Amino acid sequence: MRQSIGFFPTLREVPKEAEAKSHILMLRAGLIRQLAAGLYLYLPLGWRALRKVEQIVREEMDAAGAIEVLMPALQPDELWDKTGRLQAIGPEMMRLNDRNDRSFVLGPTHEEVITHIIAGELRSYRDLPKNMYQIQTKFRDELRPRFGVVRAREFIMKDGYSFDVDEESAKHSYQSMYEAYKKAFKRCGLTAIPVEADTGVMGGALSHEFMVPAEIGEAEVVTCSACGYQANRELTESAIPQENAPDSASIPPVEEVHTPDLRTVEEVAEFMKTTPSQMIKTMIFKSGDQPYVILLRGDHTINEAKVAKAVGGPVEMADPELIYKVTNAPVGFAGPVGLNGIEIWADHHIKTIPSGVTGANKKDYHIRNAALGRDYKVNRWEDFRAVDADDPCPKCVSGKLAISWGIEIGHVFVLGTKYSVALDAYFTDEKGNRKPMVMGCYGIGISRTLAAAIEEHADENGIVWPVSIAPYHVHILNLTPKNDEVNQVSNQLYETFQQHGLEVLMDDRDERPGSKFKDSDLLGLPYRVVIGEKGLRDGKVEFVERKTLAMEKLTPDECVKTVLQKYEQESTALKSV
RNA sequence: CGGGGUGUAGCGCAGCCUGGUAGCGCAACUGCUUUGGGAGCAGUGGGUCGUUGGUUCAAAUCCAAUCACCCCGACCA
Repeated sequence: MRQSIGFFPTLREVPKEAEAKSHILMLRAGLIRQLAAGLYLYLPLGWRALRKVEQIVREEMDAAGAIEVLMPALQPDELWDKTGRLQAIGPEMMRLNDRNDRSFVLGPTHEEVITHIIAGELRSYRDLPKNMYQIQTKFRDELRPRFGVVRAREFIMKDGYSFDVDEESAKHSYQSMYEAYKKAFKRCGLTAIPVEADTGVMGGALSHEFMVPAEIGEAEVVTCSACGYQANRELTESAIPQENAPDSASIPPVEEVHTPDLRTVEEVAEFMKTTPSQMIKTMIFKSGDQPYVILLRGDHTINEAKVAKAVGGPVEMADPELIYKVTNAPVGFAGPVGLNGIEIWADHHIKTIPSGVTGANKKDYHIRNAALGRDYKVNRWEDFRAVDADDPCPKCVSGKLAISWGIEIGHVFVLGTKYSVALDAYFTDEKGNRKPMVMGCYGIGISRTLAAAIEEHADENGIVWPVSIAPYHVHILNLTPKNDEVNQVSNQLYETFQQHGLEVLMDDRDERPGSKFKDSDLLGLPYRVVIGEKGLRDGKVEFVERKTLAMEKLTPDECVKTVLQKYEQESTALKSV
């Protein structure tokens, strides 16, 4: 493609709406433009790169035996009613009505549609397993679209669904997708770390997220350098402390202390001359209208996902009215001592507090010397806290945990039978029994993967594309299109590279060299060939690798050879796992 | 939704506090010069100052409402 003919608008200045590196570069290099919050259009370079990511994913899915289909984005909402997700996903769903006032949603994902269709098609164990996927536009009315294409309201996703006869077989399907994902991301040049993930309230046996380490990552990844354990922070178990049986005999009786206007752990700790680790934080959650009381050590952070798991449903912090109903006190003075008529659940680490400071269930009062067993009892012990950096690893115990940020670009999931039961996807097994299919679902954010790749592969001058997803392989800079010789050599190389199967972008615009170099850095195509009068005096052109910006003077023939060699090398390196 | 911020030429911004002819840089266009890391000179075009309403002789500027976008928090690929 000749730049003089195509459409490659670059921006010299940083657009003010962008802050994330990938977002800025995608706008500046002319890959995308924004239409409205979370809505982007792909310009030629962006669209080419996106299709490359898509194609890599498609090839790996096909190789793993998945079957490509295409489902409508527009779907009747009754399907979503049947699985209860119309409620569960709620306002995040884009909704609209047709001329007859029938309600539709723009699909945020396709479990309902695929399961509904499959239910009518697959009837026998002989038909299973099957794995269907599509690459298609999804819609989610995000609370906050962010970072350009990383969190958009309309985006491109590869979503796949497997149907198996039992859990065991489903795990095989899952495993093959897991492996396919690793290959696909590797081929895109991405460092995607599979991390154990939360299966959510809905249960499900297995789940991994694929994370790309990045500053703008929105998920916290926990890693243990000693044993290699990696997990989403939400899911990571906290190592259970060695029990510290408090000898309550030596502890003075509970004493009430006037603590006017002191509510937070830090305020009370300072006032009572103790440390947060000796305090009992009493948190009231609710699931529906049902309150739950959870005790946590003052220096720890609650992990709501763990609370939700223990409760068996979605939870949120209780509102002030409910807290008053439970504790008879305003927010900030709850404590386990004297709290009647409700179960008390506690994190294991509460056992390490021999004599705790906690709320008195009375406005402006806290108590000290609260002893477990003597002054309060716990009905249920669980792991409720979020792990912190430097915590011992729950797997190997000897290692310490580190916490970093990552962009989630893929998620694999064993779903179980939730959707097959709700949507009647049953099959007959070899003994003639009717059974629900066991499902798995697998997602890759295609557009997000592209953004993550740029996030990982860029320097201060612009994008540095991995060959596999670069919109073009070679960037020819024809420095002086007005000069016949320069022009001729440029055109010749342009043809030659294409004959060898490489994709070439040629800057033949009537621009000054400076602009061409800057734009070329910004676009970041892997191999650059500069042709100018100066070099041609010695019969040489210049070969520049974008990765290093190192320059080599070569004859046109040597240059073709070098580029082809590099291309082969780097392409095969990306393909090998 | 809560908190913070911004809307003035295609892009980046000043002007607003203290009301009175709408400005700068880049980009675009014309001409001359220049031609290996975002050129120089001279000239030209381009604006309902987000929108609506109010105050005023007079509003980009003051007041109110409203819309949009961005950033920080809770959800997800």
